[in-house]
Amino acid sequence: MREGVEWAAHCCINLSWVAPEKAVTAARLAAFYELPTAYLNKQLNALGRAGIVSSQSGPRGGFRLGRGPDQISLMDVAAAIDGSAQAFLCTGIRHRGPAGELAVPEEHRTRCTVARAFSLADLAWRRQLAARTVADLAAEVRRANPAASDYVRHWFDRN
Amino acid sequence: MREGVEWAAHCCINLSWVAPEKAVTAARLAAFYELPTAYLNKQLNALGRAGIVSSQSGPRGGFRLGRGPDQISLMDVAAAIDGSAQAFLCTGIRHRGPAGELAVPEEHRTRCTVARAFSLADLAWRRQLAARTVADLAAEVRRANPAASDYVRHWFDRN
DNA sequence: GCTACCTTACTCGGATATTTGCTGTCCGAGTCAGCCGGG
DNA sequence: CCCGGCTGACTCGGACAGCAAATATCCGAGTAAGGTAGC
Repeated sequence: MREGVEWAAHCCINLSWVAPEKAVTAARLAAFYELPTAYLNKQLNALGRAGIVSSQSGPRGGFRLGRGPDQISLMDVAAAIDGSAQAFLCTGIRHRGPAGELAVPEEHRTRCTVARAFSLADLAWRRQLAARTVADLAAEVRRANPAASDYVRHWFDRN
Repeated sequence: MREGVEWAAHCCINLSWVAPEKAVTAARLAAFYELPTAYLNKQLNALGRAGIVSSQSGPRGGFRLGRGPDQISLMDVAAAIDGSAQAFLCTGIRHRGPAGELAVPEEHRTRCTVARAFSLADLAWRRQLAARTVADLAAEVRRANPAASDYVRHWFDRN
């Protein structure tokens, strides 16, 4: 999994804590974690294409959440950065070479058993991530550290 | 996910269908799906290090299952090829830069919330794969195509 | 004094290098089968 | 005829290139703010 997923997740949580009308620049978001600015910008672009954040150019421009933090799941973020393809990719080797000579009864023509097993695992993974929203995670962070939200808001208000 | 996982899974199913005392060479296993022999051998080595298959050198050598097919889960296979590290890797960016200045109350010192959410998803994924054994999958393939096991056994017996 | 325009600086967005790690290949160490010679 | 040693070929195992993708970077298009000139 790409490293940008971690960056995007934390950035979304931080964006949920700043004033909704205030746009935060990629440079500022990157500075908070000492990340490479231009590369984080690229990841934020991906979030923008997915509608998770809305972007604005020019002075006073930047990024803000595209919809309510309770409407953004971790699955949305992961899919925006990493793509929505599942981890296991069936290349259909069972149809190549001597293995392909094996005649399949018409009535039982079905997907590859191995691929189906991995698909079910992938589905379980997706369900877990889809069940966690940015608002949900932000609340959990606040529970662990009540000062976090105020610290973040004030830090991004300065400058 | 690496492509070799698919190869390894199919090879394990095939190995469960050949006579247990007969070792199958990497070249023969590769020919069945027209895979690159040397590279498949590399993957089988990984299975060997994990104890999933046992290898034997010299004439009449080759690979055979290291334990009963009902004792080999898809998780074992995936971990042997792809490594047992979870997909999401927390690099701890929340401790770097200005974000690290945020003091954390002693009583609540806990793991990164984002990392924990991804760990739970990973756990669900692992559970699904751990629940499916090679014997299980082989039976399902036979249900879809009853001729499969005999075809495989006879093809690997020839030559 | 007010308004409309222009300049300017700032931001995103996509096109461009660099590195990492997966894919694929090759050759050497080890090993067992089969053969040969001797008893 | 039986047994022990030797030869030889065959197999795995790890070391060595090639390539695709992720990482990191840079510059141009677009934009809104702020200043300026005109009315």
